[in-house]
Amino acid sequence: MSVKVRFAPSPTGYLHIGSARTALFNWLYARHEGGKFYLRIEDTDRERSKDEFLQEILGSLKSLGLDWDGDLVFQSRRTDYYRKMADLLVQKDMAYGEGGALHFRSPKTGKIIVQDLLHGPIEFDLDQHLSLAEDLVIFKSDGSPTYNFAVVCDDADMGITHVIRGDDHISNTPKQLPLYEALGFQKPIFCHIPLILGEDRSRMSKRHGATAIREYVEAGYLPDALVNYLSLLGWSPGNNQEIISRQELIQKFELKRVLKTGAVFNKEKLEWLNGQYVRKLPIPELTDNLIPYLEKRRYKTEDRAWLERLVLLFQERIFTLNQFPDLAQFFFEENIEYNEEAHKEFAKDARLKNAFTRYAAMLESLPVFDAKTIEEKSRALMKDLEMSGKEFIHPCRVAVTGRAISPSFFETIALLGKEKATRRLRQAANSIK
RNA sequence: GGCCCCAUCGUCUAGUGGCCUAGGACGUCACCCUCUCACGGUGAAUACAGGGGUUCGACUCCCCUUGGGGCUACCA
Repeated sequence: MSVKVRFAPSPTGYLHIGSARTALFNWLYARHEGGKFYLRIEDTDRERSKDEFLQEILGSLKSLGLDWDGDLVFQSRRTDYYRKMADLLVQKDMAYGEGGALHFRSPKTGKIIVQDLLHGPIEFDLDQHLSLAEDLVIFKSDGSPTYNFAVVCDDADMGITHVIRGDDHISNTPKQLPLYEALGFQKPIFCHIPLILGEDRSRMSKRHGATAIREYVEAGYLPDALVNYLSLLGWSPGNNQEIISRQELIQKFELKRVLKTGAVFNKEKLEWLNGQYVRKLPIPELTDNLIPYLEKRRYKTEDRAWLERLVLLFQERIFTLNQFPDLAQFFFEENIEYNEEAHKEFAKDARLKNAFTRYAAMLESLPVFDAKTIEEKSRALMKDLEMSGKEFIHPCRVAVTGRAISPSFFETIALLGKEKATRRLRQAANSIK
């Protein structure tokens, strides 16, 4: 029998890191096994379910590249089916109505054993577990089914073979098991995977920082890097490999290798990993990815050849895409502001006033304006001025970029262009008293 | 409180009784490369929670303690 798994978000919020990882493990398992990955929308809470949340969840899933099979299943549209199942229970006197709600006659004594793929058998003793022995509400008084009831009905009806969900659902399972029995459904294989934790080891939530997948995508984390990182939270291929392509992930993913311990989400490592992916991207593709971030700042992007050269200059300096506009700001904006600390380097140096002036004139006279030529001529000028590389380059960098940090200086001058470079040098010269 | 789950460097992890004086990665620190930053390279520091067993031999198996987490809804 082929594998069928599902991811079942409730549209009461955005898709967060934890749910995304659950979705990913389901997806990886399905793709690895050549099975099906379904999406079921658990929108039985009419108050809190919102279409905007659904759209964001679907959007996030798509942006991660987690494609699903078949149509979406909406629990809100399946009330008739749940009703039918509930009636069945009432007929068998396994459920009864009370105050407008329907209760299931939960077993009162004995043990319920959850067979879990990762944890093995987990025993629940009803004699000790007071809340488990209470009759489970299966239909609310507003006419909608409760979570535990709908889940069982749907998983059975959809032919789900493996229920892969968060550890926080372990305690729901003994409530659901008797329902399978009562309805004569075949039980799926349960696999409870560990939660993703914040720095303080409590379940990851908003107070731990950004938790929405959308926020990471918008910040310029690459989908493949995100997927790669998430896959390493609670799972590993076992050979110390950290950078794993999507195809390899599908090939190597095994449910049995999933760990039982909660994993702390570490943004630094995600950033590093994203940097690795940025570095591997072909320049044209990286450029395409970067353009939206530039457009957001209204920076000019039409000179493709120039832009690609610029991107190449920054490829090894950015970890996330949104860092690019800030780092490359002085290439796009006409006027620069001096970084205060960096400006002190030349603010009162008369020798530099002369150096800047002569440098501007020299650059202006260059017939060819490429990095190689610029470097040759610049070094000659340094010699003439009796200045060392550092003495000359550092102040010039500040004069031309406003900052103490930039990509390779001569490349920077070349890409900045003759006009911007000379104008800024003269401006700097003039600012020196 | 009750029930349940979990336990290797700060973090993610390798490890399924001897290969472990515990390996990799992020981060940290030092050095190299160097026009700054970054990349890259080299190296260092840092972990089997504690106590009992089992065994010729435990990071690996069992028990207890401790610690952390989750669940305890007519939310999902």
